[in-house]
Amino acid sequence: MSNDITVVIADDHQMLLDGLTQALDSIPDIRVVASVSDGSEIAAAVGTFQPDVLLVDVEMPGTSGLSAISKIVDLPPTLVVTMHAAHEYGAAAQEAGAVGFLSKSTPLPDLAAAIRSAAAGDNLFIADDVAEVLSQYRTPTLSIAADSITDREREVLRCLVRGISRTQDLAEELYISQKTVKNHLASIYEKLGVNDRAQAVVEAIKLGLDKDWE
Amino acid sequence: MSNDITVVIADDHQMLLDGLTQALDSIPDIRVVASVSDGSEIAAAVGTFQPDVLLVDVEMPGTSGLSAISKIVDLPPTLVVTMHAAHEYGAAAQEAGAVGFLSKSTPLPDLAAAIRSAAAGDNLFIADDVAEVLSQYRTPTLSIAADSITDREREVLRCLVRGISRTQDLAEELYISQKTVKNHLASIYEKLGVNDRAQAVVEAIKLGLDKDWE
DNA sequence: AGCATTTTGGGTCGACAGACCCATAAAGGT
DNA sequence: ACCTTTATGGGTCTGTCGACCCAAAATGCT
Repeated sequence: MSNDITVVIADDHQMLLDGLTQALDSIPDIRVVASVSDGSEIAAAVGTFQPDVLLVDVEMPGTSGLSAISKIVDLPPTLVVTMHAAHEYGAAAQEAGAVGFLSKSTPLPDLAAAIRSAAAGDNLFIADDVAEVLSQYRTPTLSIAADSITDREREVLRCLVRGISRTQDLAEELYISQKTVKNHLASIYEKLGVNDRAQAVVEAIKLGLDKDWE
Repeated sequence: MSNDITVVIADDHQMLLDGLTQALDSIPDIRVVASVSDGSEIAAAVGTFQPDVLLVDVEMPGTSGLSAISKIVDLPPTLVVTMHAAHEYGAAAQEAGAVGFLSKSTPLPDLAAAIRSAAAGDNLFIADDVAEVLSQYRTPTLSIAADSITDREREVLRCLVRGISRTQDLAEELYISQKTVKNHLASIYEKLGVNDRAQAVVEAIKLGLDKDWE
């Protein structure tokens, strides 16, 4: 049936990818035409399949889901999905070109409804959710600027997320002086818009900077 | 068909729950008899349905998935699933009574295979995975002791994970003195086996202590 | 050859965190 | 009535962190 809504799904968790594909395919008017598990494949899948709707997980290995979609030309209506509490990156998602933003705790019927809305050209941000989105307790400067993080800075972040937090331990782990660790941390703080290691951990996990980038 | 392998799934993310239910049900010899989204419902579902296999997410609101299953009497063969890099809590999962441990990045066929093995009475820990499990870079003392975290301590943790890291900000957020914040943090450090806020954030997220527990 | 970026390193200093000692009041269970 | 746990506070002190100033080498690109 050519009237189906075609969808491309991107998520690095194979279970969710398979499961969601199956679940959405079981809905009569929705058809999943491609599912990719790596941020770098999104653009190609969108180009090839020209889906009506794109469904993307924010937390992706490599380039974050957000920066990936922000680079796609002729981006189809896009829904961004997150593991963590909703509205964490509402603003960032919108900025990147998404038309909607959902938590993974959203029930399947609601997801289907969101997909239909997106396919119909609705912007879910300026619909019912607008109040909640605007009530964001903070709209960080962060967002897409996160891939200006250098390799070495990324390594520091990954150590942090592994629980190595003391300057001395980080220095030993990375074979550099404590001073250099502090310098990298200072750069990270500036780029992520945070003030200390604890906040850096939060942002790193939110942006998927802790994942192996293969 | 009464020869099907019956499965109960527990996961707080509705999408994954629905998706996985659908996906597993599409496999001929596997039947999902119940899916619950709250840790407290696991025991009831297991008692009622007596499934051949239990599939549990570690990161669950309320009591963690691990402590929930460790309390179930007549625990069926149980597979523990995690969002984060595999083998993070391998040991803890085993300790809690699980027979296997999978990342959510596991492909669906592999998951199905694991379910069949578990139903057949295999212990996946002492099978092929043993080398990897033993190569854990650290086997933390933490694990199940995490639900000794009190309500107020949990609130402190949730603030931390929201990016509120300074003592003063935490005090204002929680309407208590800075000293009390420090006291709560000290208790948290002891219970989680960590030394500072950054490590506490890491553990909190790993153990799902940042989620709303409704 | 020249410029930008990244990675490495130095120092100083104020502010803060975390470890240690402690106390009091409220709540819950026996 | 007693004890335990929890939540709330105090103080002190050492160590560390983060902000600010800086510079040298390596890398990469044009």
